[in-house]
Amino acid sequence: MGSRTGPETAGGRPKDPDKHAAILAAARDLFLGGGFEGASMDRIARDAGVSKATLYSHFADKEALFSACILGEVARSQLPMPQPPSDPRTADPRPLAKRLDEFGRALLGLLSRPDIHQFGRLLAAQSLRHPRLAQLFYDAGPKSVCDALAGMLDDAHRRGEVICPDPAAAADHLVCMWKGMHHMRQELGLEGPRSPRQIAAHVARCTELFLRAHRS
Amino acid sequence: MGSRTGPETAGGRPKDPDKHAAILAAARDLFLGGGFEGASMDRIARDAGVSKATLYSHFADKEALFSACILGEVARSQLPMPQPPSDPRTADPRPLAKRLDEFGRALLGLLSRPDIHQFGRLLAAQSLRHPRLAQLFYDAGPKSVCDALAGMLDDAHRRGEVICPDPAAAADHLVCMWKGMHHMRQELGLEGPRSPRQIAAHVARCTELFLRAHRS
DNA sequence: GTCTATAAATGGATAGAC
DNA sequence: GTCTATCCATTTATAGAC
Repeated sequence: MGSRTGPETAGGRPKDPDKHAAILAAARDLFLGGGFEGASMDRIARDAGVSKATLYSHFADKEALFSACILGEVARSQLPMPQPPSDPRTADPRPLAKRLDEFGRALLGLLSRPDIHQFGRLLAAQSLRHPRLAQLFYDAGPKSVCDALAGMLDDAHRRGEVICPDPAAAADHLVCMWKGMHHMRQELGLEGPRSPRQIAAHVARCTELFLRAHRS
Repeated sequence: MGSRTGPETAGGRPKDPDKHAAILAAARDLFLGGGFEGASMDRIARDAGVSKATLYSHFADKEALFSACILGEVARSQLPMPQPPSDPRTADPRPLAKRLDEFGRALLGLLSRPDIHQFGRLLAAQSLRHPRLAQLFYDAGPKSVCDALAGMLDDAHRRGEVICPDPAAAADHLVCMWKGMHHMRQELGLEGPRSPRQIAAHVARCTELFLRAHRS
């Protein structure tokens, strides 16, 4: 059901993959910059260097183009996750504090990117109209981050490095502290991204607090 | 400069305050439900029971109406703040844990309201176009909450109830833990509000973790 | 498959009567 | 001050030529 969103066609003359990609790129920038209503199909076609008719031959309507953009971004904005398994031979030998700090710095480096905040704003604004996309984003982004962190904490708990009987809740707490109020200020456009030095200091402070509460 | 947003006029025939209020109420609902672009002036006038000309006589344009809505909401959605002074005679004699729990429950009760989330989404989406409104919202809402909490913690620190040399940072941590990932899920429309029982349990868990890290 | 030109609908804002 | 009726710009989506 629905229209094709890929460059391949069912049987007719194949559509130009370059134009397909150009349309997606232009739409991505305009959606992120001006929201769903702020981006006009006219402008998207112009920025992509194609005509509106071509645009509509690739995507059935504005909704389909929007969904394709979101799905593409979700697939590309993945955080490099730490090792999920707990094989003693492959386990990271560094102390838990170091591993948590590294994880937190990587997370906040991603969350500091302005386009990530634009993306979050866009999805939140469209969440009522596109609940499926919001769920997809949450599962692929925030949820997978929390799950990976909970896995790390569960491992550490089993090894006795930390007392953490509820790794999921603990991961929730730690991620939220890492984000901090700065995340909201940046989401509201009141502040720019933190510097790597600021990130490292903030992450270390939060991690220390967290470990102090969970030490034996 | 600009147009009048209040029901009082400079000297001519006074405008109907009821219509003014009806316009604001209708605009509030439509802006919160569909965003800035999603709410049409036509529909606002229809829902308010006035004509478009009357609408434009009360508010110069859509932007002015939007600003008036936001300002009204910011003024009304205040959290009852705890006592700022630290006079020993008026100080709350209950243990810090109890006071923090009460504060957290009040905060999460407010943050659980769906319209608060709609409001946050709306402001985040419009933050680039209306940076002044975003700043106003942040100062009157999240910032004042954190400041009040930091004041409580600073008091407790001076009395030796807790070790908290940086009350502002500690308030940041605690507020963010209280909010938790549930706040994001609700902002994305993936989950409804927590029950008072869930709120109480979550707040207590976070407060306990916080105090465990800050105890002597 | 892609383009130019256009149809059909909607939204913001205003003119003029009462 | 308020209403009815309307102008003008913009937007989504399509028809027909190459």
